[in-house]
Amino acid sequence: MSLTRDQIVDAAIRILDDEGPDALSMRRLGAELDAGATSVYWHVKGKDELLDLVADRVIGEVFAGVGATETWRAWMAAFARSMRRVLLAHPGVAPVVGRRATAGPNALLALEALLGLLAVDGFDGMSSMLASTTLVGWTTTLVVAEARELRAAAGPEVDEGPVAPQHPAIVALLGGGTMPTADVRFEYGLGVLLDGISARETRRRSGTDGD
Amino acid sequence: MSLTRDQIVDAAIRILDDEGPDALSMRRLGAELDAGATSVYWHVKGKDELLDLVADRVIGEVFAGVGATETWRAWMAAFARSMRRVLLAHPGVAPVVGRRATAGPNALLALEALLGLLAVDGFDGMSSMLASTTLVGWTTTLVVAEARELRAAAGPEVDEGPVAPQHPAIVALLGGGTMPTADVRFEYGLGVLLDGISARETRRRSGTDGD
DNA sequence: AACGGTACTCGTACACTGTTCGAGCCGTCA
DNA sequence: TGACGGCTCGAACAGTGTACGAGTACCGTT
Repeated sequence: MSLTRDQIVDAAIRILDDEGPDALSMRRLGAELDAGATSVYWHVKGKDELLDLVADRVIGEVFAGVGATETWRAWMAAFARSMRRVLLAHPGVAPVVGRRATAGPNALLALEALLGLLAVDGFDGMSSMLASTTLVGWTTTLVVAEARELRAAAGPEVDEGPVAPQHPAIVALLGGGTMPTADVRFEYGLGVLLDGISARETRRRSGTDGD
Repeated sequence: MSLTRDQIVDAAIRILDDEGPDALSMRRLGAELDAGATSVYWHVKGKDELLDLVADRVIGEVFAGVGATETWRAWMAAFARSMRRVLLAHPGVAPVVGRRATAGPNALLALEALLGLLAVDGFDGMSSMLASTTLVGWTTTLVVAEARELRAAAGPEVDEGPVAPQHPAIVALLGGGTMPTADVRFEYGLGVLLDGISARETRRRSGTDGD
C-alpha cells in the first residue's frame, strides 16, 4: 500500500486522539498504517517534522471553521472560538499545537487573512502584528490548558492533595461555588482581549500616547 | 555527599540553562550532582515531579521579584514583567514552565497575593478568577515563545525558507521595517490585557451586561 | 561494645524511544 | 531483457525513564 503524507498525518492524529500524546511513537505510527516501523521516514524527515505537519493540519481545520466576517473583531472572535472547538475535539493534539511555533502554510494563510482585515479597518503594520500575535498566543494557551484538564478528567482519578492550608482567598474562591465554567472563562478572556485591542487602537488614532 | 531536593532542582536548572531542555536526562542529572544515575529517585518520584519542582522554583523567583504595590493593575504588570525577566534569564527552563499546570506552593502563593489585591479593589470571586487566569495564561505563552526564539537564535542558523509566495500582507509587514522589538510586543500585549480587564470590570459594576 | 534499623546510594536490568543504514522489492522506461 | 529510481522495512545503535535489590553508613538503644 502506498503511503502518503496525508495518510501519515491522519494516522498520527488518530493515535493522539485515541491514546493520548505519549502513545504516539514512530513504531506505533507504523503499525497504525499497516506498514513497517521505519517506512514513515521516507516521507517525513523525523518526528519533529511530523508534529509540525500535524499542528499545521489542525490549524487548517481551525481556519476552515472561520466564515467570512465584516469586522476584524468578529473575525478574531470566530477564529478563537473555532480554535477552541477544534482543539477540544482533538484534546490529544492540543499539546502538540501548543508546543510549536506555528509557521506552516495553513498558519500563514490564517495570518494573512487576519492582517488583511485589520489593514482594511485602518490598523497600521505594527498594531496589526501586535494584535494578531496577542490573539493567537492567548487563545492557544487557554485552550491547550483546557484540553489538558479535559484529558486529565478522562484519565484516572488524582486527588488534589491539601490544596490550601493558609490561602484564604483561594479557599474562598473554590468553596464559594462561583467556579465559572470553561465556557465562561473563555468568553471572558476573549472579551477582555478584544476590548483591550479596540481601546488601544482608538487611543492610538486619537494621537494620545499610551500610559 | 548528602543530596537534597533543593540541590537537585538547582542542578537541573543549571543543566537546562547551560545545555538546553533536551540535555536534561536523569543520568546527566546524576552526573551533575556527582552521584549515581538513580540516586535522585529516592528524593523525587520521577522526572515529572522533578520538572514540577523546577517550574515551581522558577515561579518562586518570579514572585520574589514582585514588590508591594498599591493597585491590582500595578501588581499584574509587575508580575508579568518579573516573569519575563526571569524566564528570559533561564531560557532553557521556560518550556518546562510553559508545559505544566502551575499548582505548586509558590504558584499558589502568588495567586493568593493577586486574589487578595483584587478583592480589596472590589472584584468579586468570578471576575478575579477569570482575570488572574487570563493574565497568567497570556504571560506564559508570550514569554515562552520569546525564550524559544532566543534559544533558536543562539543555536545553528536555520534559513526561513520561502516565507511567503502569495501572502502580500505578511510580506508587507516583514519588509516594512516596522517589525517591533520583543519589548514593544510584550508591553503592548500587557497594556491590551490590563485595559481589557479594567474595561470589563467597569462595565460589570455599572450593571450593563457585556455584548 | 554490639545490635538493629532506618536513611540513603547506586549498579544492573528492562522495556521502551528516535533514527541510520543497507539490503531488498517492484513498477516503468529504454 | 536490463537497469534504474521510488519505496519499504528489518536489524541495529545509542539513548531514555524507571524498578529492583543489594549494599553502605549512620543512628539510638541495650
